[in-house]
Amino acid sequence: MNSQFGERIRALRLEQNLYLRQVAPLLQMDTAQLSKIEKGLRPIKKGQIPVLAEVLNADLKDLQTLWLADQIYAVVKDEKFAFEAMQVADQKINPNKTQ
Amino acid sequence: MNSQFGERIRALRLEQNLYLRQVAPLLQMDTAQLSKIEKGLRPIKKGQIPVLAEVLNADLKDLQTLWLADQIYAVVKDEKFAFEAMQVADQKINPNKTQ
DNA sequence: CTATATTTGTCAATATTTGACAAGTCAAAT
DNA sequence: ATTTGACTTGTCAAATATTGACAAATATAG
Repeated sequence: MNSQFGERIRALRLEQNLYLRQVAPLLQMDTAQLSKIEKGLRPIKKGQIPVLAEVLNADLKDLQTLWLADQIYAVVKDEKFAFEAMQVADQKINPNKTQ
Repeated sequence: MNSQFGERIRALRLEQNLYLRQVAPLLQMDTAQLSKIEKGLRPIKKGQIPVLAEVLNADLKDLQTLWLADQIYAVVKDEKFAFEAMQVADQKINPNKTQ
């Protein structure tokens, strides 16, 4: 698998010189789970992101955005019309935008 | 709920003067299911879209794109950073694009 | 009222996800 | 060459979610 969110939080954790063992309990999970999350093998709960941001001293918006980007990517990867569909979805989110 | 794909296929079906009863069996489902799909209450299987396009005499790419747009929208609706995340995801799909 | 089209509700069967733990690898230290 | 500590991988039952099928309700037109 492959997850920008996972890569980011691993990098941040290492920057802070923290071990899985230290971070995992703060998210109420074991190290195995957090390891998988960092490797993109398991999803993290949205609600756990703010805790992570705090622990890792990271920008919450940045983490939330990466997490969401991963969700979107999971939906569109391997899709022929990913780009077109993103445009359609974008229009629906933000109907006032001009081309 | 709310589904651009559903709205489109309903419009197309009515244009063709077809009843649910006529279309549903071609997709190997009952009218109740197809009704829900048109109303966005149930997902359609991706593999059924080509059949639908044929039956409704519709553009396959168009239907596939709308279907995918619905998937994306389901992920990003109500998300604060939907727009930013779409940009990040877009970059990943199409890494060569210039800003 | 009757007939036909569509919608809604329910529910068991099936599939997927989750949480927890055990066992594994790997690298560094002793 | 063993031990230790960090991380990874595999497994599996329990919890959750999804699906398919059908019955019943509603709507619409004659």
